[in-house]
Amino acid sequence: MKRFEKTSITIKDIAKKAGVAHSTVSLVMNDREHVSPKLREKILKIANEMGYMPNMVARSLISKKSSTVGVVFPENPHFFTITYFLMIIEGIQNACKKYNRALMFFSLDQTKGESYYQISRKWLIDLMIIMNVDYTRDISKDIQDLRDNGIYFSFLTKYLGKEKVNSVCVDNFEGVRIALEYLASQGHKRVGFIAGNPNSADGPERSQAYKALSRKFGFDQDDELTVQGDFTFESGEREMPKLLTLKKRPTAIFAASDYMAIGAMRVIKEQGLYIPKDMAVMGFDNTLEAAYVEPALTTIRQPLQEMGEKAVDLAIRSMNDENFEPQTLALKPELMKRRSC
Amino acid sequence: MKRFEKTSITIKDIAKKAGVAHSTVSLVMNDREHVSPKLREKILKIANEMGYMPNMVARSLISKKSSTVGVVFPENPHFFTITYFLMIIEGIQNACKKYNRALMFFSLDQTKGESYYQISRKWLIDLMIIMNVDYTRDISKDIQDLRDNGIYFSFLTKYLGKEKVNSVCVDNFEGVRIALEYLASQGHKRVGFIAGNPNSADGPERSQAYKALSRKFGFDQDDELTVQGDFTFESGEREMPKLLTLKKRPTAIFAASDYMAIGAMRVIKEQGLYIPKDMAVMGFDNTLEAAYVEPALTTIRQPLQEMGEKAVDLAIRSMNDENFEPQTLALKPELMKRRSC
DNA sequence: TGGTTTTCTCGAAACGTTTCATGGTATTTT
DNA sequence: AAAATACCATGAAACGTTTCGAGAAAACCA
Repeated sequence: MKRFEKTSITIKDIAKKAGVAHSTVSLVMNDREHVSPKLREKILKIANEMGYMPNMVARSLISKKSSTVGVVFPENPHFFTITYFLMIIEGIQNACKKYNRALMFFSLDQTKGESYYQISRKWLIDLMIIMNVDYTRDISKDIQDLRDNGIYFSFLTKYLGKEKVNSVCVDNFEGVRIALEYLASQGHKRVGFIAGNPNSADGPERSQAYKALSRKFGFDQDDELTVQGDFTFESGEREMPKLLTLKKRPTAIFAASDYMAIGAMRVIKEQGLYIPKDMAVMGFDNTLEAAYVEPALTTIRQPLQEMGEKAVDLAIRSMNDENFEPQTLALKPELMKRRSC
Repeated sequence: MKRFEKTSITIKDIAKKAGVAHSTVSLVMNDREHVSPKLREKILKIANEMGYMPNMVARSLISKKSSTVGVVFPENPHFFTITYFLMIIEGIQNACKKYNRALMFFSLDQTKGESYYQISRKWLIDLMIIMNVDYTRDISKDIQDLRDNGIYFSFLTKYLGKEKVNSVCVDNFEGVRIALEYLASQGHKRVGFIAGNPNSADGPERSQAYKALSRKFGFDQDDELTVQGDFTFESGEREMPKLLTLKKRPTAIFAASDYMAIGAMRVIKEQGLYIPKDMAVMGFDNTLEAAYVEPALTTIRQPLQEMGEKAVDLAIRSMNDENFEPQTLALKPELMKRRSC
């Protein structure tokens, strides 16, 4: 039993009512030339009266463009509650509104062998924002596929392969520099470092920056001052005790993410130590939570909304301009002084 | 200059290679009967080799179904950083994966006169989750439009009109009851109440529950103990001073949202008062931030992920079962004891 | 005025699917 | 062995657009 016979207004309905060919209506709807002003106006009026709304799907089919931005993020059941991602997505959403595009979300189960290109093809996505790739797998073939098929895309964050692609990230080196400089200015010489996910783009970069700069600022160089986390709260909690039980304890902790810093803070407080008096803590990201923990976390702000917005901007520019050179945008981080240092 | 001539594998390419009609390939791809096993297998093999992936857009066009869930949320520049919404969205995303649907986001600018139905029609959305409607405008016509055109939908949270529709919400009355019972058990008799947005579904419900129950628990009944917020942090900050400057100060504050509670806490701490010793604070929602503030906020947990998931479930059931009666699901809240009480 | 150019409108084809009536082949029944 | 039935595969039509070549009408020019 069909319940809903009522069908929507199409271009043909308008054509019939106006007594013209439906192709003419199409021209009017797309604001193309070669239609006399009089007829154009008449058609517009009728379309308005009938409440016409173009069917984007039919449009997509023929143009092979979807007016859609697809955000592809790694399979992670809690993706949406990581406020780091959220702030980026907010930026993306703003950009979508600016360009009058719909926003689609896909989580990519790399294990199932689904590729970025397949997603774009399946849904006719023409702009893709690729988030936080896990570099355990080589994705240069994925990129080639997107390229070959005219899909425009940007990476968030930095793309690690050697192809030239659009990507937006924070200037990690500068971020680490600001952080260490601040710690040094407070008289710290022995700084523990909780490193981030080694399979991400940001993790290794921050680690390298730390290694290079901690020497420059004259910090102690013991290897045991660095522990390996993966950006999560849990890893901060897990690794912090290793730093606390060192014979010679650090006076400050620098974590490569706020979540790890917050996890570490929890351990430190549990040990009865006071932050920042007994041990200073510094994070990286400036996620929402950083402002709420006690004491509020001093951290390096990434301009996350801006990053999301710029990622879309870049992809759009690539699309509109044949000769636009894909580029990597490294935005400036900023010190957020709060009470944990 | 066309750069990308390469075109994707279609059902026809497969048909040609297999030497059959493309309609036969279609049958195979959709797992329909009436194709001999031998041929089916042959076609599947070829499709696999060629890396076929169905074009959902063409599919949508003909079936008028999009395999898409559209989430429509109110125009709000910071929608995505409100973790309350996020946790719901996480649930929606989980459900989408379960049902193998893509997730689309739309912010509805009610002022521009865009309607829910227009969005669904434009993008051929067939399942819609309508979030946090602002009831300053009557939307019963919108609902009728959706109905008339066979669009299935759920409200989040409760729908206030008289039509029978799918909606998912938390049992506000029970939540308020649990909260006040707990406050009463701690000996509080004078409780300040910061009410939520009066144009939402939850705001008035919680206010009414408060009014009814605070009497039952024997709390003071001064009108001045209730102030009017709108769920935001800022409104909590704004309204709290009115309660602090009362001749007879309340011993506890109950806010209709965590954000307002956190805003209130800030004001209280600034006045040099200690929480919970000088004044207890209780929130509602259990957003992410509640666990991070100092002292951690005692609050009423809404099962937000579950709510998102159930909203999709309901819409799907309506779609699959002609006779399914639209229903309102009121999920049970839960007391999160933390340190602010 | 007659021819040429420009402007406007139209009809047909295409996009990649699904659906459905039709007919052909294989299998069963009598 | 012929008739009836089941099973397969097909080709055409449809979904709502855009595009494009062609014809008709209008405008221009000499």
